[in-house]
Amino acid sequence: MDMMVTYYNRDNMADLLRGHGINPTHQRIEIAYALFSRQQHLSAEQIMAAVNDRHSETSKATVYNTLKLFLDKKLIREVIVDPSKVFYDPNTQAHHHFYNTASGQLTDIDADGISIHGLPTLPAGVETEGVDIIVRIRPTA
Amino acid sequence: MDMMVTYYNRDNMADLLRGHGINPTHQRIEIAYALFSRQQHLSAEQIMAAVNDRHSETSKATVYNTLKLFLDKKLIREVIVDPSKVFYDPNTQAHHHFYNTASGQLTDIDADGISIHGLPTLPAGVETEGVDIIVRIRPTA
DNA sequence: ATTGTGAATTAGACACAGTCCAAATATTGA
DNA sequence: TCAATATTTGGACTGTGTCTAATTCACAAT
Repeated sequence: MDMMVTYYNRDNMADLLRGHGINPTHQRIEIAYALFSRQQHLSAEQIMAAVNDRHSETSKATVYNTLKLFLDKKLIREVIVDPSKVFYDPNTQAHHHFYNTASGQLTDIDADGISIHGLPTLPAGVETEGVDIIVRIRPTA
Repeated sequence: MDMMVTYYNRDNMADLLRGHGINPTHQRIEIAYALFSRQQHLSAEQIMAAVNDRHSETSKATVYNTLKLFLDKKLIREVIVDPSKVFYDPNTQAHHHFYNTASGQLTDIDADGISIHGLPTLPAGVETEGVDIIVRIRPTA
């Protein structure tokens, strides 16, 4: 389903977007490129800075609209660990996170080889959307 | 360490606060009572409404100051699952959460009997502060 | 080339959780 | 009682994120 690419440039961003049913506009390509080329967790503010650093101005509204669209089309994920802002994650493969509460640094933990035992059965009428493990860490005292 | 009480009233709130090194003022007792008597996850806004519903006005600044103090003294925990607001949790025993993304409903999962296997070793220079499991659920499609 | 149409983008006002500060009030101890 | 300390407070302020109505864009049809 997903493309297998070893590096990211603005051309294969367009293909990536099309592959997820997203019309590749200039702004969307820049935003996708900011996330995928860095392979990092970025906040909306950081994405806006990254995109506007180059040349073409992209508005705040477009950044938020686009991130919401990407989420909707499952091109990216959101990571909620910081009480004040959401992080956007270009890695949609099953994985978990280390979150350094002192620095705000987020690090991926591959979900391969991780198993959780003993979770109770779900309440009736609901299904699992996803399971997130967040390991909160801090500098050794 | 913690008191063993089967119900909560404003008197044992004072003891609970003292037991955690917190000077029990009127406002702090009301805020603690709002959380512990309900045994639920509440947002700052809900706590303010609960406290001011009764009589004595408590300001927004005091609610936030007090919640921060309670966190600091480990009387309560914060739960970060909603991108727009923090929930405060009077249950400090090890536990995890179901989070219904449609309704916003948070439900405790006792950590007894839950085990996670395969987590990688920590990066150097850091220690674990806590491990949170969030099972995101939604109404069956 | 021009025009029409729907999709996308935009500026800027707005909503709202949470923070900050200096003044006012309450509490404590000598 | 008085002074020193701790707590609370209103209200201005910050920073994310949302909304809307107007503009601009891409592109197909003429």
